[in-house]
Amino acid sequence: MPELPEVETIRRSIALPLQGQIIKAVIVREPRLRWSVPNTLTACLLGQSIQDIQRRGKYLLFQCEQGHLLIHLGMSGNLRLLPAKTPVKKHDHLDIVFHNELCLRYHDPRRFGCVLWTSDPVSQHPLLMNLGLEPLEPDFTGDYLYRLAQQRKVPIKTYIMNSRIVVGVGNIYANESLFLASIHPTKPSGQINLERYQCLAKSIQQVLSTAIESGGTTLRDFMDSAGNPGYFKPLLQIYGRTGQPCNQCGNPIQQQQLAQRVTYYCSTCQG
DNA sequence: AAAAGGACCTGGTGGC
DNA sequence: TGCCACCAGGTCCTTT
Repeated sequence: MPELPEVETIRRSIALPLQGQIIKAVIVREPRLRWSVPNTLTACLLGQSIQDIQRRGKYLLFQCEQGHLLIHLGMSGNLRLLPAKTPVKKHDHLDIVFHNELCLRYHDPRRFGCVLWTSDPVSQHPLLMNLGLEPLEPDFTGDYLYRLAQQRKVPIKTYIMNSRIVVGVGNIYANESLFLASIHPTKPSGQINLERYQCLAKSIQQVLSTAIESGGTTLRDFMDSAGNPGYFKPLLQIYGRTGQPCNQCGNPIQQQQLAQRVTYYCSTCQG
Protein backbone atom coordinates (compact mmCIF):
# COMPACT_ATOMS: atom_id res chain seq x y z
CA MET A 1 0.00 0.00 0.00
CA PRO A 2 2.11 2.83 1.22
CA GLU A 3 5.04 4.35 -0.58
CA LEU A 4 7.10 7.19 0.83
CA PRO A 5 4.39 9.89 0.60
CA GLU A 6 1.84 7.71 2.36
CA VAL A 7 4.25 6.74 5.14
CA GLU A 8 5.26 10.37 5.54
CA THR A 9 1.59 11.38 5.67
CA ILE A 10 1.01 8.89 8.47
CA ARG A 11 4.16 10.05 10.26
CA ARG A 12 2.98 13.66 10.19
CA SER A 13 -0.46 12.74 11.45
CA ILE A 14 0.88 10.91 14.52
CA ALA A 15 4.05 12.85 15.37
CA LEU A 16 2.50 15.66 17.38
CA PRO A 17 -0.27 13.75 19.16
CA LEU A 18 2.18 11.03 20.27
CA GLN A 19 5.14 13.17 21.23
CA GLY A 20 5.85 12.69 24.93
CA GLN A 21 3.06 10.15 25.39
CA ILE A 22 3.83 7.31 27.76
CA ILE A 23 3.12 3.71 26.78
CA LYS A 24 0.72 2.05 29.19
CA ALA A 25 0.11 -1.27 27.45
CA VAL A 26 0.97 -3.22 24.33
CA ILE A 27 -1.59 -5.66 22.97
CA VAL A 28 -0.40 -8.16 20.38
CA ARG A 29 -3.31 -10.10 18.88
CA GLU A 30 -1.43 -11.57 15.91
CA PRO A 31 2.37 -11.73 16.07
CA ARG A 32 2.78 -13.48 12.70
CA LEU A 33 3.76 -10.56 10.50
CA ARG A 34 6.54 -10.66 7.91
CA TRP A 35 8.80 -11.14 10.90
CA SER A 36 7.25 -12.21 14.16
CA VAL A 37 6.51 -9.45 16.61
CA PRO A 38 9.13 -10.09 19.33
CA ASN A 39 7.55 -11.56 22.45
CA THR A 40 9.63 -9.14 24.47
CA LEU A 41 7.99 -6.14 22.78
CA THR A 42 5.67 -5.34 25.67
CA ALA A 43 8.51 -5.49 28.18
CA CYS A 44 10.65 -3.30 25.95
CA LEU A 45 8.02 -0.58 25.49
CA LEU A 46 6.15 -0.42 28.78
CA GLY A 47 6.54 2.87 30.63
CA GLN A 48 8.61 4.49 27.92
CA SER A 49 7.59 7.70 26.21
CA ILE A 50 7.67 8.50 22.51
CA GLN A 51 10.32 11.15 22.06
CA ASP A 52 10.19 11.54 18.31
CA ILE A 53 8.89 9.79 15.21
CA GLN A 54 11.20 9.65 12.21
CA ARG A 55 10.94 8.00 8.82
CA ARG A 56 13.63 6.12 6.93
CA GLY A 57 12.41 4.99 3.51
CA LYS A 58 9.10 3.33 4.23
CA TYR A 59 9.99 2.52 7.84
CA LEU A 60 8.59 4.51 10.73
CA LEU A 61 11.03 4.87 13.61
CA PHE A 62 9.56 5.64 17.01
CA GLN A 63 12.33 6.95 19.19
CA CYS A 64 11.89 5.97 22.84
CA GLU A 65 14.24 6.42 25.80
CA GLN A 66 15.75 2.93 25.48
CA GLY A 67 15.68 2.33 21.75
CA HIS A 68 13.48 2.41 18.69
CA LEU A 69 10.19 0.85 17.72
CA LEU A 70 10.34 0.09 14.03
CA ILE A 71 7.19 -0.26 11.92
CA HIS A 72 6.80 -1.12 8.25
CA LEU A 73 3.35 -1.21 6.67
CA GLY A 74 4.09 -3.64 3.85
CA MET A 75 1.48 -3.64 1.09
CA SER A 76 -1.70 -3.36 3.08
CA GLY A 77 -0.82 -1.92 6.47
CA ASN A 78 -2.11 1.17 8.19
CA LEU A 79 -1.92 2.89 11.56
CA ARG A 80 -4.84 4.59 13.27
CA LEU A 81 -4.87 6.78 16.32
CA LEU A 82 -8.04 5.81 18.17
CA PRO A 83 -9.64 5.86 21.60
CA ALA A 84 -8.25 2.76 23.32
CA LYS A 85 -11.70 1.24 23.74
CA THR A 86 -12.56 1.31 20.03
CA PRO A 87 -13.86 -2.15 19.03
CA VAL A 88 -11.29 -4.30 17.26
CA LYS A 89 -11.76 -5.26 13.62
CA LYS A 90 -10.37 -8.19 11.68
CA HIS A 91 -6.62 -7.79 11.02
CA ASP A 92 -6.12 -5.25 13.85
CA HIS A 93 -2.98 -7.09 14.89
CA LEU A 94 -1.49 -4.80 17.50
CA ASP A 95 -2.29 -1.86 19.80
CA ILE A 96 0.08 0.46 21.59
CA VAL A 97 -1.94 2.07 24.35
CA PHE A 98 -0.96 5.38 25.94
CA HIS A 99 -1.73 6.96 29.30
CA ASN A 100 -4.06 9.46 27.64
CA GLU A 101 -6.32 6.52 26.59
CA LEU A 102 -5.45 6.82 22.93
CA CYS A 103 -4.04 3.84 21.14
CA LEU A 104 -2.00 3.43 18.00
CA ARG A 105 -3.60 0.49 16.18
CA TYR A 106 -1.72 -1.51 13.55
CA HIS A 107 -3.94 -3.09 10.88
CA ASP A 108 -2.53 -5.23 8.07
CA PRO A 109 -4.60 -7.82 6.18
CA ARG A 110 -1.74 -9.27 4.14
CA ARG A 111 0.76 -9.19 7.02
CA PHE A 112 3.67 -8.13 4.82
CA GLY A 113 4.59 -5.44 7.31
CA CYS A 114 6.52 -5.69 10.57
CA VAL A 115 6.69 -4.31 14.10
CA LEU A 116 10.12 -4.65 15.67
CA TRP A 117 12.25 -3.28 18.47
CA THR A 118 15.91 -2.39 18.60
CA SER A 119 18.01 -0.91 21.36
CA ASP A 120 21.02 -0.57 19.06
CA PRO A 121 21.66 2.52 16.95
CA VAL A 122 18.75 2.37 14.54
CA SER A 123 20.82 2.98 11.44
CA GLN A 124 22.71 -0.25 12.23
CA HIS A 125 19.57 -2.36 12.08
CA PRO A 126 19.89 -5.11 9.43
CA LEU A 127 16.75 -3.86 7.66
CA LEU A 128 18.02 -0.28 7.50
CA MET A 129 21.77 -0.48 7.17
CA ASN A 130 21.85 -1.19 3.45
CA LEU A 131 19.26 1.36 2.41
CA GLY A 132 20.12 3.92 -0.24
CA LEU A 133 19.60 7.67 -0.13
CA GLU A 134 16.47 9.51 0.93
CA PRO A 135 15.09 11.03 -2.28
CA LEU A 136 14.09 14.29 -0.59
CA GLU A 137 17.50 14.89 0.99
CA PRO A 138 19.95 17.20 -0.79
CA ASP A 139 22.55 14.48 -1.43
CA PHE A 140 20.11 12.69 -3.74
CA THR A 141 21.13 14.04 -7.14
CA GLY A 142 21.30 13.09 -10.78
CA ASP A 143 25.04 12.68 -10.40
CA TYR A 144 24.50 10.08 -7.68
CA LEU A 145 21.99 8.12 -9.77
CA TYR A 146 24.24 8.32 -12.82
CA ARG A 147 27.34 7.19 -10.96
CA LEU A 148 25.72 4.09 -9.44
CA ALA A 149 24.04 3.13 -12.71
CA GLN A 150 27.25 2.64 -14.67
CA GLN A 151 27.59 -0.89 -16.13
CA ARG A 152 24.09 -1.79 -15.00
CA LYS A 153 21.59 -3.33 -17.37
CA VAL A 154 18.43 -3.35 -15.27
CA PRO A 155 15.57 -1.28 -16.65
CA ILE A 156 15.52 2.23 -15.21
CA LYS A 157 12.20 1.59 -13.48
CA THR A 158 13.59 -1.42 -11.63
CA TYR A 159 16.69 0.63 -10.81
CA ILE A 160 14.81 3.49 -9.11
CA MET A 161 12.64 1.00 -7.22
CA ASN A 162 15.77 -0.61 -5.74
CA SER A 163 15.91 0.50 -2.11
CA ARG A 164 19.68 0.05 -2.00
CA ILE A 165 19.89 2.90 -4.49
CA VAL A 166 17.07 5.17 -3.35
CA VAL A 167 14.35 4.50 -0.79
CA GLY A 168 10.64 5.09 -0.87
CA VAL A 169 9.95 4.96 -4.60
CA GLY A 170 7.33 2.26 -5.13
CA ASN A 171 5.35 1.27 -8.18
CA ILE A 172 3.05 4.29 -8.37
CA TYR A 173 5.71 6.97 -8.03
CA ALA A 174 8.29 5.14 -10.17
CA ASN A 175 5.81 5.19 -13.04
CA GLU A 176 4.89 8.83 -12.41
CA SER A 177 8.49 10.03 -12.10
CA LEU A 178 9.57 8.37 -15.35
CA PHE A 179 6.64 9.89 -17.19
CA LEU A 180 7.49 13.34 -15.84
CA ALA A 181 11.13 12.88 -16.87
CA SER A 182 10.10 11.53 -20.32
CA ILE A 183 12.13 8.34 -19.84
CA HIS A 184 10.91 4.96 -21.07
CA PRO A 185 10.68 2.55 -18.11
CA THR A 186 12.54 -0.28 -19.87
CA LYS A 187 15.55 1.82 -20.84
CA PRO A 188 18.69 0.16 -19.41
CA SER A 189 19.84 2.21 -16.44
CA GLY A 190 23.48 2.17 -17.55
CA GLN A 191 22.60 3.77 -20.89
CA ILE A 192 21.07 6.97 -19.57
CA ASN A 193 23.21 10.09 -19.63
CA LEU A 194 23.92 12.47 -16.76
CA GLU A 195 21.59 15.15 -18.04
CA ARG A 196 18.64 12.73 -18.12
CA TYR A 197 19.50 11.55 -14.63
CA GLN A 198 19.48 15.13 -13.38
CA CYS A 199 16.02 15.52 -14.82
CA LEU A 200 14.94 12.20 -13.28
CA ALA A 201 16.20 13.10 -9.79
CA LYS A 202 14.20 16.35 -9.95
CA SER A 203 11.14 14.51 -11.23
CA ILE A 204 11.26 12.00 -8.38
CA GLN A 205 11.52 14.83 -5.86
CA GLN A 206 8.72 16.78 -7.45
CA VAL A 207 6.35 13.82 -7.66
CA LEU A 208 7.03 12.75 -4.06
CA SER A 209 6.75 16.29 -2.69
CA THR A 210 3.48 16.96 -4.44
CA ALA A 211 2.10 13.61 -3.29
CA ILE A 212 3.04 14.43 0.31
CA GLU A 213 1.35 17.83 0.03
CA SER A 214 -1.75 15.99 -1.23
CA GLY A 215 -1.71 13.58 1.71
CA GLY A 216 -0.71 10.59 -0.43
CA THR A 217 -2.53 8.46 -2.99
CA THR A 218 -5.66 6.57 -2.03
CA LEU A 219 -6.23 3.87 -4.63
CA ARG A 220 -8.50 1.71 -2.52
CA ASP A 221 -7.95 1.93 1.17
CA PHE A 222 -5.06 4.20 2.11
CA MET A 223 -5.84 6.57 4.97
CA ASP A 224 -3.84 8.59 7.47
CA SER A 225 -3.98 7.94 11.21
CA ALA A 226 -7.21 9.93 11.52
CA GLY A 227 -8.91 8.03 8.69
CA ASN A 228 -8.55 10.73 6.00
CA PRO A 229 -7.86 9.61 2.42
CA GLY A 230 -5.08 11.07 0.26
CA TYR A 231 -5.88 13.40 -2.62
CA PHE A 232 -3.11 12.64 -5.10
CA LYS A 233 -5.04 10.09 -7.20
CA PRO A 234 -6.59 12.63 -9.59
CA LEU A 235 -3.11 14.04 -10.17
CA LEU A 236 -1.73 10.71 -11.39
CA GLN A 237 -0.58 11.15 -14.98
CA ILE A 238 0.12 7.55 -15.93
CA TYR A 239 -0.40 5.00 -13.13
CA GLY A 240 -3.50 2.88 -13.69
CA ARG A 241 -4.46 4.73 -16.90
CA THR A 242 -3.96 1.99 -19.52
CA GLY A 243 -5.79 2.83 -22.74
CA GLN A 244 -6.65 6.35 -21.62
CA PRO A 245 -5.21 9.33 -23.53
CA CYS A 246 -1.83 10.66 -22.43
CA ASN A 247 -2.27 14.09 -20.85
CA GLN A 248 0.60 15.43 -22.96
CA CYS A 249 0.04 13.97 -26.43
CA GLY A 250 -3.34 12.26 -26.39
CA ASN A 251 -2.07 8.86 -27.49
CA PRO A 252 -3.31 5.88 -25.49
CA ILE A 253 -1.25 4.89 -22.47
CA GLN A 254 0.43 1.49 -22.71
CA GLN A 255 1.00 -1.16 -20.09
CA GLN A 256 3.51 -3.95 -19.70
CA GLN A 257 4.93 -6.19 -16.99
CA LEU A 258 8.38 -5.35 -15.69
CA ALA A 259 10.01 -7.27 -12.87
CA GLN A 260 6.55 -8.61 -11.96
CA ARG A 261 5.12 -5.11 -11.57
CA VAL A 262 2.61 -3.42 -13.86
CA THR A 263 4.31 -0.63 -15.73
CA TYR A 264 2.55 2.25 -17.48
CA TYR A 265 4.04 4.53 -20.10
CA CYS A 266 3.35 6.69 -23.11
CA SER A 267 5.37 5.33 -26.04
CA THR A 268 5.30 8.76 -27.67
CA CYS A 269 6.35 10.94 -24.74
CA GLN A 270 8.73 8.44 -23.14
CA GLY A 271 11.09 7.74 -26.05
C1' DA B 1 28.29 -8.62 -8.78
C1' DA B 2 24.05 -8.14 -10.89
C1' DA B 3 19.70 -9.84 -12.52
C1' DA B 4 15.59 -12.74 -12.32
C1' DG B 5 12.13 -15.14 -10.02
C1' DG B 6 9.84 -17.09 -5.98
C1' DA B 7 8.08 -16.44 -1.63
C1' DC B 8 5.30 -14.45 1.97
C1' DC B 9 -0.44 -13.24 2.78
C1' DT B 10 -5.53 -11.73 2.30
C1' DG B 11 -9.21 -9.56 -0.18
C1' DG B 12 -11.40 -7.73 -4.20
C1' DT B 13 -12.73 -8.34 -8.92
C1' DG B 14 -14.22 -10.31 -13.06
C1' DG B 15 -15.24 -14.43 -15.83
C1' DC B 16 -17.87 -18.56 -16.21
C1' DT C 1 -25.09 -17.30 -6.10
C1' DG C 2 -20.70 -19.84 -6.18
C1' DC C 3 -16.22 -21.13 -7.54
C1' DC C 4 -11.83 -19.95 -9.52
C1' DA C 5 -8.03 -17.55 -11.39
C1' DC C 6 -5.74 -13.54 -11.12
C1' DC C 7 -4.25 -9.14 -9.43
C1' DA C 8 -2.68 -5.61 -5.82
C1' DG C 9 0.63 0.22 -3.01
C1' DG C 10 6.67 -4.27 -0.74
C1' DT C 11 10.94 -6.44 -0.40
C1' DC C 12 13.75 -10.26 1.20
C1' DC C 13 15.89 -14.47 -0.20
C1' DT C 14 17.56 -17.95 -3.36
C1' DT C 15 19.07 -19.18 -7.79
C1' DT C 16 21.15 -18.19 -12.20
